[in-house]
Amino acid sequence: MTVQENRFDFTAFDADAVLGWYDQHARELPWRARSPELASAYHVFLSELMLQQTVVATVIPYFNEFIRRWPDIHALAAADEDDVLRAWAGLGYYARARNMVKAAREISTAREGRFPQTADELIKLPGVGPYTAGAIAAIAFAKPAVVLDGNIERVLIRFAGIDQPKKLVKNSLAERYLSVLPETRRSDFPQALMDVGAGVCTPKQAKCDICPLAAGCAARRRPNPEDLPVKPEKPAKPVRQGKIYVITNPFNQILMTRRAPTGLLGGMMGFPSSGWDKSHHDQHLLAALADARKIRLPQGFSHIFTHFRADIDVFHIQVSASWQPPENYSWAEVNPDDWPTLFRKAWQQVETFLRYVGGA
DNA sequence: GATGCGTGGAC
DNA sequence: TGTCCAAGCAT
Repeated sequence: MTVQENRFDFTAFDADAVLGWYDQHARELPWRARSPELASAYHVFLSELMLQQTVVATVIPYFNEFIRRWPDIHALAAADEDDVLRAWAGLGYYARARNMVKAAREISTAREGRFPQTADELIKLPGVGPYTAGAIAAIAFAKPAVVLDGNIERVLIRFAGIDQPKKLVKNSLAERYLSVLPETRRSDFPQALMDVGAGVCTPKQAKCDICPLAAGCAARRRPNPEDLPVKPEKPAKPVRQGKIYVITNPFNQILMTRRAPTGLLGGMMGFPSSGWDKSHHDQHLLAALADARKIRLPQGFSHIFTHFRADIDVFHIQVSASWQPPENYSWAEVNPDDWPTLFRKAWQQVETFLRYVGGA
């Protein structure tokens, strides 16, 4: 324990330089307050949930739409979960949306809308882990909480020249974070450090010439600062073959079914399919359509998930007005914006095909 | 503690 | 075009 505490040297860390850089270069973001004001906890909460493993540019339009539709924690708590999932469609990691609604309901009801202000309390909320708890406590409430995301970890690891895998040094890094955290501007500090990580000390290019921490940085003295942090090798992505069935009726509606509440694309509406997702089956429906005419679209497509690649063949089935779907399937209007990207792609192929056929 | 969980942009 | 990877969390 003591060995770890002393292993990394941050004595040259210049928090004032980071904050000075931030004063010059801070990005205006919809959820960000202008220092020394603090952003609303609701905005911080919403943005941090969306920002988990997601880049700022992707989050901005979703964040704006969410606060327009659900301007405060009570509005979000009162929202229909399916409306929230549809608004989240395309952002990915859909468990975040479901957890967000749960957390909002806890805060709105059990806490009468008052956010917990410490990381120890915040982390009890669903979807809020060590990073997000620390981020909300620090950014919204200026608490001296540990905020370690991928950016800050990378900046600190490079600064101290730590050439051990992240998972081995995470705890000592948290201690080091608190040791470099300044007494004032505790809300700005983690945001400043994250901005440095996102814009200066990036994974593939450490722009040391413009870095406010360059003076004391160990990685800068190496031939390739980008060699840090050391990363574990990744397993190869398996490929799964699958089929997606776009089934339409004469009323320009499309057949969809609710996916299981957890797991891949959990809780989202999806098209009948087979092969690419072991935990989802449409066997009964497909048996009922065994004799239907299926048109396989010429192209197919590929979709990359986190841990596998799906090579998809797309089939179009047009059923008659009298055909009744089995239980758990329903006709939906064509709203690709409400669907996960996998199904948007499948629809895109059918739409192109139908336009070609219809226009010919 | 390893694994499952999306997506789109940068290069 | 393929590879990498981004403000992580739950189990």
